[in-house]
Amino acid sequence: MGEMLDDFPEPELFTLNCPTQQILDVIADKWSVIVLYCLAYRSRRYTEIQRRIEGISQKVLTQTLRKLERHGLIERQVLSEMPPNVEYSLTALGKTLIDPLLGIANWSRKYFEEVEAARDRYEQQQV
Amino acid sequence: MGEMLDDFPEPELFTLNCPTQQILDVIADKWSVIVLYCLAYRSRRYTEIQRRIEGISQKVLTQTLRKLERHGLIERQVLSEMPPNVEYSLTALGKTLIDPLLGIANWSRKYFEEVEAARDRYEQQQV
DNA sequence: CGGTATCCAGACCGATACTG
DNA sequence: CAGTATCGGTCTGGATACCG
Repeated sequence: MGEMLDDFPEPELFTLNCPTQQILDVIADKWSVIVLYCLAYRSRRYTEIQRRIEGISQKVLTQTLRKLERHGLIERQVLSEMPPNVEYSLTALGKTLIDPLLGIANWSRKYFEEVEAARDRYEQQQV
Repeated sequence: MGEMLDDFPEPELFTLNCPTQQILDVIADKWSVIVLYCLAYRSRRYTEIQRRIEGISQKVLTQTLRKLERHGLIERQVLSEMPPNVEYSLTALGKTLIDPLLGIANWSRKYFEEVEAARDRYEQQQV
């Protein structure tokens, strides 16, 4: 009686297929966050994005763009067919996501060296 | 002269192997964020985590825990060998990450339905 | 320029069996 | 209880070729 069944203030916050998990399925991958940030300050053409984001292949960039478009975070606008000219931009919805993403980015810059140091320490002990 | 070379306020924020990208390599996967949140309010035993997080396999849970430990975000403490009793908890560093993660979670809950609606709309047009 | 299509290697992941 | 080991299938991601 009076037993605490659960100590999560919001139990449904990270359960199976909850909103958070479904959103993570969209943006928690290698490139999505970077692509979103790349569009944060203005719309950009396909090649411009590819040039900006070092190390992303054409196939993966296209996949990532399609996925973000599919979920309403970015918009694809064909300005001309020939020569091709396609512009990508954040939707109103996508813009609201930038702030939370910057929260992660700021944390990364602030604590990056601690994470590195921890990794080095861990590595040492495995030897 | 006076030409704007770049319109990013922080150009190095998402470049190749920048802090943000390296941190994303650690936490931007299917389970890391959920495991971190699972430990947000107190330490937990292995099985407790596994029970809480529906759908995660033993192997993937162990991998995720090791990875987070390796990067200094959680701590593994062996309380007894036989019977085995292992507790996982956030480190001080890991605790500082919870707030930014909740930023993502709160966004997810607020805008989840818009994302779903966008996906449905996109699906319709593909038909 | 902005893609698609295809092939292939490696990473990932779940299921199962086993263990101190 | 808290894992490790192994095996297959899947999914991802890069490279290359091609196209309107």
